[in-house]
Amino acid sequence: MAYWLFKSEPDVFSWEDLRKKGKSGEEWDGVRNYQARNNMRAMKVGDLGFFYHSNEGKEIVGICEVCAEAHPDSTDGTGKWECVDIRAVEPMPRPVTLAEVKDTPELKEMSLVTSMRLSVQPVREEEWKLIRKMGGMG
DNA sequence: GCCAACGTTGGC
DNA sequence: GCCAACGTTGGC
Repeated sequence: MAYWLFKSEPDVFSWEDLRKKGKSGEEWDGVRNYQARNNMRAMKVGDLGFFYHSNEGKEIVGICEVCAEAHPDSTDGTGKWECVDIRAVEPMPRPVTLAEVKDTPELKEMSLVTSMRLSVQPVREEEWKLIRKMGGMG
């Protein structure tokens, strides 16, 4: 079981949009970055991820689950790009903001801080547990 | 809206 | 294969 973080601009596709998609989830298409693609290739069904709102909010708002492993991106004509499908699992009782992450010494090494522009990032288990706690989850 | 960071492209 | 130019992302 691995943990990940998915970034999205809420204007374009928000946590609420993902929730509305229900159990079948949504194809995480449009990613055109090799590192992000490689992260998606490494994902397994059942892996969990944080859902982060960039630009507006700048906070982790919910937890999602990988529900289909990497497959060709249907919005790509070159055959180079792949994506997974994700679905919403549960919202964070209290969203964890980027400012809080930056203020937390244990999270200094997080990709969210060190590789700010990467849109699909790995999350360490310790980071996962701590942020869940900060977000008011047991 | 600005701009720093960083990934990608293309000329050599 | 190097590196300058360019485009994009995303925090502020």
